[in-house]
This record gives sequence, structure tokens and C-alpha cells, in this order.
Amino acid sequence: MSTGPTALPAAARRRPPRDEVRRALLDAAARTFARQGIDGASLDDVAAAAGFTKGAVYSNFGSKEGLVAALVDDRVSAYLDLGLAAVDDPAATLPERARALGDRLTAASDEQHDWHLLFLELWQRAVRTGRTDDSFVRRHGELRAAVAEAVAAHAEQAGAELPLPAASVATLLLALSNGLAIERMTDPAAVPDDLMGRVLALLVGGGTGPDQR
Amino acid sequence: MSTGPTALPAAARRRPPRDEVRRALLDAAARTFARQGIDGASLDDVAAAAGFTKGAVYSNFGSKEGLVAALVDDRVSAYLDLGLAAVDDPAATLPERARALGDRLTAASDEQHDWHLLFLELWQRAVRTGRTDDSFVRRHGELRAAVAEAVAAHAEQAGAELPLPAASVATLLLALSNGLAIERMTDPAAVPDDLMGRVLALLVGGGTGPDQR
DNA sequence: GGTATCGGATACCGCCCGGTATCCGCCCCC
DNA sequence: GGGGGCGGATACCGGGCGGTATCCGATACC
Repeated sequence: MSTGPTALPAAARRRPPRDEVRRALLDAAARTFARQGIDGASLDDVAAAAGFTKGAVYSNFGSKEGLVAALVDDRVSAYLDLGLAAVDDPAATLPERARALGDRLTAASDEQHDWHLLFLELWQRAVRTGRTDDSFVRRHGELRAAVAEAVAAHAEQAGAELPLPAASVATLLLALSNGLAIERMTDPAAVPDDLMGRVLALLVGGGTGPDQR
Repeated sequence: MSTGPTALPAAARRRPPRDEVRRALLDAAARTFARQGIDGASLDDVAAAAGFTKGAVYSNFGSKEGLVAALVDDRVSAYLDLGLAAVDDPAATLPERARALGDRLTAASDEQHDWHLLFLELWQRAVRTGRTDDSFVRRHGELRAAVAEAVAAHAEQAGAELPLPAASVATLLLALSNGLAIERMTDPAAVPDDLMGRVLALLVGGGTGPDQR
């Protein structure tokens, strides 16, 4: 995977556009940091994973901290978009949508181990620094607000009465997404595929009926 | 806090019993690792927090990895006991118990930031090594099984029909405990005090009625 | 096509940490 | 109460990492 420039026979070497280098470094950082930990991965590791050297990192991001900051911006934004897109399916009833969203998020947690690992690491950093204006925390708050808004809109559109405030539902959705991913990564058998969907349906007042899907 | 032996005026120095040293080191490790990260904290840091030096750590645990392993054993066992004790209140109805448990777990998450931080770090290590027989993973599985058993017993005793299998309820309980603690640590306002209790009540079929407590 | 510039490569520095070898003094037991 | 052994303290080593100064070559512009 990821054939860097140095993979070529040292002959026809082309210098890739700067944006391309940036992207490659960010992607490599996401993978490498997720797998080895932010502190556990050296800049040499990250750069090598992208097919470059440390020099490229310092040229583009100034420092390791700068790389992490850029990564937060890049990835949390992407996650927010993904989350909103997943909810924007204007079909079917509210519980049905809840179940569909749950299934999709469950599947995503299987495919995106890296993202959850990275998310938790960024969260840890934010908590440890104690800075409430941490950019990761801020972006995460935006995500929660966006989800809450979406939940409220869908409920109103369906004319349904939520058993809990929309804001709480949003919080629970995020908490379950993380919490269940955690359980599933260490013991997949403990988290049935449809569990997330069932609970989400419960949260919007739809019951869980053994198999009414 | 934690007045180590060296705090004395260098005169009346007594050698503490070995078990005492072990305990002090384990406690200091839990605090220090939680706050600075397992890799971020040096053995000097840990030993100093307990009022000793690195030599004591190597004498008692052989290596940093040995200290971490001992910590896993120590802390996960304690957590399992705490969890079981919290559920063993033979009073009131099932939803009432669920709400009480939720309140208690929420309060605990406020007081035990360190434990959640440490838990997540240990979990990350287990996931990254990929060892399914990791002792942390095994102990966590035991915890889940114990919770599932307790849930089933309580439900049967109350003659209630659970909307989800007891095992799933147990998984959800753990997931919510972690997930909500995560949300609460970065933004306390986003997680109302009674949210956990309400959801747990929902999970055991008790509804959430705005304030029937 | 020649040249100036910018960006990534390379070599190097200093710090810090895990680990180890060794030392020293408090406990325990006879 | 005296001596031996154990347990913690101390000093030191080696490796690895973030960061930096410098080099070199490709790109783009005239």
C-alpha cells in the first residue's frame, strides 16, 4: 500500500504537488497514530508510511503538535460530515431510520477501527490538557449539536414524541457509538450486529420487538 | 497527599513492609498513568509519586510491563467487585434499581476520572497488541458476564420481561458507562445527571416518565 | 535553457527514558 | 545484640525521538 516516490527505481522521480504531500502525510498520520498511538509513533514512522521523510513533515506542519492539530481539523470535520450524511435518508418511519442508522454505524465501527482508536487518543489528550477550548472538544460539541438538531427534525417530521430530549438522544447516540465500538473491538461476539439499531429505536420510542424488521 | 518515606527529616527512617510498598506503587501508578498516559509517565514519575525511586519498582515488578500487568490485575478486579456491589441492592422495583444504579455510576464517573482514563488506555493497549487472551480483555469479559448474570437474576426476581437479552443489556450497560463518561468529561452539561438512570430504566422495560422518581 | 526558489532529504544534536549493575542500610532471626 | 540477607537507592549506559541546520534537486518562470 501507499507507494511513495522513493518506491520508484530512483530514476524517473517527480516532485508531487504540495497538497498531495499534505494529504498523504495526514492520511499516514491517521493510520500510524491510530495503530501505534500518537506518542508511540515517531515522525519517521509517519513520514515513512507516506513515502516521505521527516523533513516533509516539518516543512508542512512545523512540528509534531502541528501535525496533530491539522489532523484534528481534518478528521473531525470529515466525521461530522459522515455522521450527518448517514442520518439524511428521508425514507421510512422514525424507528426504521433509527435501526438503519444503527446498522450502518455498527458496520462502520468494524471497518474504521482506526478512527475510533484515533478518536479516543485525541479525546484523552484533550482531557489531560484540561483545555476546554481544545479544538477537538469544540468540534465534537459541534457534532453533537448537529446530531441533536437532526434528531429533533426527524422526530417532528414523523410527528413522534421522543421519550427523551433530542439533545440527550444525540449524546446517547455518540456515547453508544463509542461505547459499543469499544466492546466490539475486544469481543465482537458480545455486541450483536443489530444491537445498536434496536437501542436507537428504543430511544426514539419505537420499542424493540424481537424481529419486526 | 501520599507522604513517602523520604518526606521525613531524613532521620527516623523506617523501612515499610513490602506489601505496603507494593500497594503504594500500584496506587501511584494508577494515578500517574491515568494522568500522563502509560507511555507518557516515566518510572521515575511513578516511583516519586509513591515516595520511592525506580529501584523499588524494579524490585517489586521487574519491568514497566510487569507493573502494568500487576495494575491490570489489581484494578480490574476492584472494578468488578465495585460493579457487582453496586447492583446488589435487594430493594424496590427493577426500573427503580436501574435508575439508582445509573445515578451511582454517573456519580462514580465524576469522581473517578482517573479510572476511566486508565481503563481506556489499557483497552487501547489490548486492542493494539491484538492478543485476544490479553488479561485485561479476559477480566473485562468476566465483568460483562457477571453483570449479565446479575441483570438476569434481578429481572427474574422481579418477574419482568426484558426487551433485550440480559447479555445485551450488560453490554449496553458497560458501553453506556464508558461512552457517557467520555462525553461527560469533555462537556459535563451535555450529560444530565439522570440520563444514565433513565436509559437503564428504558432498557429493562420501565419507560422513562419525565419524573416519576 | 538558464537560473532562482522552494521543498523535501540528510546528518546531527541533546534530552529523556527503560533497564541494569552495584551499593548501602534497615529488619529479622538466632 | 550482632551479623547476614534482602530491598530499595544510586549511578550509569544505550537507544530512540523531536527538533534543527544544511544540502540538493526538481519546478517554474523569464
